[in-house]
Amino acid sequence: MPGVTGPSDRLLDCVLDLLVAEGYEGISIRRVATAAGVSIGAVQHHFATKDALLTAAMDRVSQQFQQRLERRIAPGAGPAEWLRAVADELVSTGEERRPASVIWLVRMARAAVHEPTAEVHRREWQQVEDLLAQLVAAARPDLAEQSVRDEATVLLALLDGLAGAAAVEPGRVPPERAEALVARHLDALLDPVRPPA
Amino acid sequence: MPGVTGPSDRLLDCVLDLLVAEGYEGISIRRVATAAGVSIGAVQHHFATKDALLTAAMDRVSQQFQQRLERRIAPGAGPAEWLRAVADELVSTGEERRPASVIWLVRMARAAVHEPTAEVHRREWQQVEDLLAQLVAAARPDLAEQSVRDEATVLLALLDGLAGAAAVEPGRVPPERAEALVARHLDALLDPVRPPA
Amino acid sequence: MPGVTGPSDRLLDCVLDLLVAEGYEGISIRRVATAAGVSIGAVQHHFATKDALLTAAMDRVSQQFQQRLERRIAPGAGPAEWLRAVADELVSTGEERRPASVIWLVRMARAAVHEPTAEVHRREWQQVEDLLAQLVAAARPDLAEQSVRDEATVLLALLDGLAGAAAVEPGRVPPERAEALVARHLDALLDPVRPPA
Amino acid sequence: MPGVTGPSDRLLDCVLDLLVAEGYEGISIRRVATAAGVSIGAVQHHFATKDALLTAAMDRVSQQFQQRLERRIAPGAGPAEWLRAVADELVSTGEERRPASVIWLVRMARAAVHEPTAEVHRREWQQVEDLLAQLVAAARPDLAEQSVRDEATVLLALLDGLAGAAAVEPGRVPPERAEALVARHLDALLDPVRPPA
DNA sequence: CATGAATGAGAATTCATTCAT
DNA sequence: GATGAATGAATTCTCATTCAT
Repeated sequence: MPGVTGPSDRLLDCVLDLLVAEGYEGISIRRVATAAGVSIGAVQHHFATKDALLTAAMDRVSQQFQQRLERRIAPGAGPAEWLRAVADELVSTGEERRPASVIWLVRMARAAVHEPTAEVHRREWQQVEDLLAQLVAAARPDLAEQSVRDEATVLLALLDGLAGAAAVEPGRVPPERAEALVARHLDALLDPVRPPA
Repeated sequence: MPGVTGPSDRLLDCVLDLLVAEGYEGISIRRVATAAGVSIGAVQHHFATKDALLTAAMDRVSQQFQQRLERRIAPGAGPAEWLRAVADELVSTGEERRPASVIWLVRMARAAVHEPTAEVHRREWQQVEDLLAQLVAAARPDLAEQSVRDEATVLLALLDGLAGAAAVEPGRVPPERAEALVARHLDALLDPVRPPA
Repeated sequence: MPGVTGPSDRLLDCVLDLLVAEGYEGISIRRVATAAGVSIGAVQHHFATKDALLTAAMDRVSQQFQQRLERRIAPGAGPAEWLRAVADELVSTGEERRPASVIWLVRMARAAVHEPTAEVHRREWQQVEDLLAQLVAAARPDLAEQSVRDEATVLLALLDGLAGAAAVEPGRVPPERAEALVARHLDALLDPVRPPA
Repeated sequence: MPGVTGPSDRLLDCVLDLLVAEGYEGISIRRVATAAGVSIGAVQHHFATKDALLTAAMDRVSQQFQQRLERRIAPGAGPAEWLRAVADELVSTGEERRPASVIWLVRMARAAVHEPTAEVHRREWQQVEDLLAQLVAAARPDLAEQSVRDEATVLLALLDGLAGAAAVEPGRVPPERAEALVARHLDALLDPVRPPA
C-alpha cells in the first residue's frame, strides 16, 4: 500500500521539520512529541532511543530521495535527458525544495563527525555517482572510462556545491542562476566543441 | 610579539578541536573548560555566553582562513598561479587540513538554520567569489564579465563540493584525486581549446 | 474524599513553609525538592517553571484564605458578629496564625514589584473590601454609601497595618493588644455615640 | 558638609533604585555595579559583602526618612499641625513618593524573615510611634496615657495600611483618597464630638 | 583605590530514560 | 499500545567572593 503513512512516519516528518527549522540541536524527544501532538511516551514507544529516532529519520530522507530520483527517470527518454533530470533533482533549488537541501547539509555535517551517519552517506553518494557515471557513459560513448568517472565526480561535487550555496546564499546564487549554471555545465559536457576534421 | 596567544585564544582553539571531533553538539562550556584545563567560570569570564564563545570561534576561523589565503598570494606570480594556489587552499585536502574542511561543513550546516551564522558566511563567501572572479578575469582577459562571474561561481561550488566530499568520503574522493580534478578543471579554464585561425 | 492532598499540594505546602521561614529569596526548586523529600525533576514534573510553582502556591494561599473566611461566617449571626469575625480573621494574630501574616507580607512586597502578583492581590483585596462594606452597611443602615465605603477602606487598612505590626513587632503590638485595638475600633464603628434626642 | 554624597552614596542610591524596580531578588553586586557604571571590584571595595551593601542601603533609607520627618516639623506650629504633617509624610502617597512606600514594603517583608532587619525596623517604628504619641498627647491633653498610646498605635497601623494599599492598589485606594481618609481620621481624633454640657 | 581574572557553588531549565500503570 | 510520574545528569547562566596587580 504505497502512500500509507503510519503514526511513525508522522513522527519522522516532525523530526525533519524540526531539523530544517532549527538544525540538529533543535531535536529533542520532547519537542518532537509536542510538535506531533502526542505524549513523550508515545514517541518512545515507536522509537526506543533518540538515536533510533534520528536514524529512522535519516532513512526516511534516503527513501524519499530515492523515490524522487526514480520518479525523474522517465521511460523512453535518452541518457542526456535523464542526466539533466537527475542533475535538476540534485541541485534541488527553489523554495519548496529548500528543506531537502538543508537536511542534506545537516546530514553531511553530521557525517563529518559521526561515523554511522558517514557510512550511510558514503554508500548513498557512491550510488548517486555511479548513476551519474552510467548516464554520462551512455550520453558520451566516446569518453574513456576514467574520463567518465572524472566527469561524474566533478558533476556531483558541482551539484552539491551549488545546492548548498543556493540554500544558504540565495543572494549570491539564486535558484534560477544555479539551474542555469548546471545547464551550462551539462551543455559543455554533452555537446563538446569538437576539433574540425 | 607575533604568535602570542592569550588565554582567550587557547579557549577558542579548544572549541575548534571539539567542533572537529564531535561537531556542533559536542560543544558545551563544561567540555571546553575541561579541555582547556580551566574552570567553567573562567570560560564564562572571557566569553559571557555560549553564543559569544561560538561567534568568537567562528571569527577566529575566518581570520585564520584569510591569513592562509594571503600567505598563498605570492608577490610576482601571475594570475593563473594565484588562481591555482587559492583553489588549492579552498579544496583543502589532506589529513592535516581536514579540520578546516570539517569546520567549514559544520559552519555551513549551522548557517542553514542560524541566521547570524548565515550572515557571516554569506559575507565571507561573497568575498571569496569576488577574489576568484578577479583572478579569472586577469587570467582570461578574453572572457566577458558575465562569463567571468559564471566561471567564478562554478569554480567555488566545485571546490566546496570536492572539499566536503574529500573530508567525508575519502574513499570515493581521495585527496590527490580531488586535487587532480581541480587541476583538470583549471586547465580547461585557463587553457581553453581555441578554434584555429 | 475531602482532605485528600495530592503530591502537588505537598510541594506547595513546602513552598509556603520555606516562604515563612526565609522569605521569597529562600525559595529555590532545589530547596523545595529537598524539603519535600523528592527529586528536583519531580518538582518540575508537577510545576514546569519556578513561576508556575510560586503562582500555584499563591493560589493555594488564596483558597485557604477564602475557606477560612467562609468558615467564619456562621449562619444565623448578625452582621455585627460577622464583621467582628472577619476582622479577627484578617488581623490574624497569635503564634499559630503568624505564617498567614508573613505570607501576606511577602506577597504584598512582591506585588509591589511584580505585576502578575499585583493583579491577584488587587482582585482579592477588592473582594475583601467589598465584603467588609457589605457587613458595615448591614450593621449600620444609617450610614450613607460613601461613608460605608470609607469605613470599609479604613478598617481594612487598619487590619492590614495591625497584622503586619503584630507579625514583625510583637513587642510593640502584642497579639492581644492588636485584637483589643480592633475591638475598640469596631465598638466605635458599631455603637457610635449618638447625640441625645 | 551636608548634602555631599560620595561614591558610596551613589552606589546605595542604585541599590534602592533596583529595589524599587525589581524587589529584593533584583539586587546583585553585578547589577549594582552595572547600574552605577563602575566595576564589580569597585562596589566590593566600598562594601566588602553583599550583606554590608544591603545594610548600608537600609541605613540610608532610615536616615532619609528621619530627615524628611524633621523637615516636616516646622517651628512654631501647633501639635495638631505637626501631627497632620507627620501623618502625611508616613502615608507617603503620590507617584514621586511611591519609591519610599515600596522600599518600606520590601523592608518590612524582609524584617518578617530576617532578624537583623527586624531589629532595625522595630527600633525605628517604636520611635515613630513614640513621636505620634507625643503629638497626640500634646494635641489632646484630655486623653489618658493609655488612650494616647492606643490612638498612636492605631494611627500608625492605619497609615502603614493605607500607604501599602496606595502603593500596590492605586485603583482601590488612590492617593488623594488615602489622604482624605487620613484627614478624616485625624479630624475625628483632634476634634471629637463632645457631649453637650 | 580600583580593576579584572578566576573560582566554585548555586540558580532554573531541558533532557533522555526507566518504570508502573 | 500508550501514558504520565519520576529520576538524575547535563545544560547555560548568574552569583558572591578571593586574589594578584
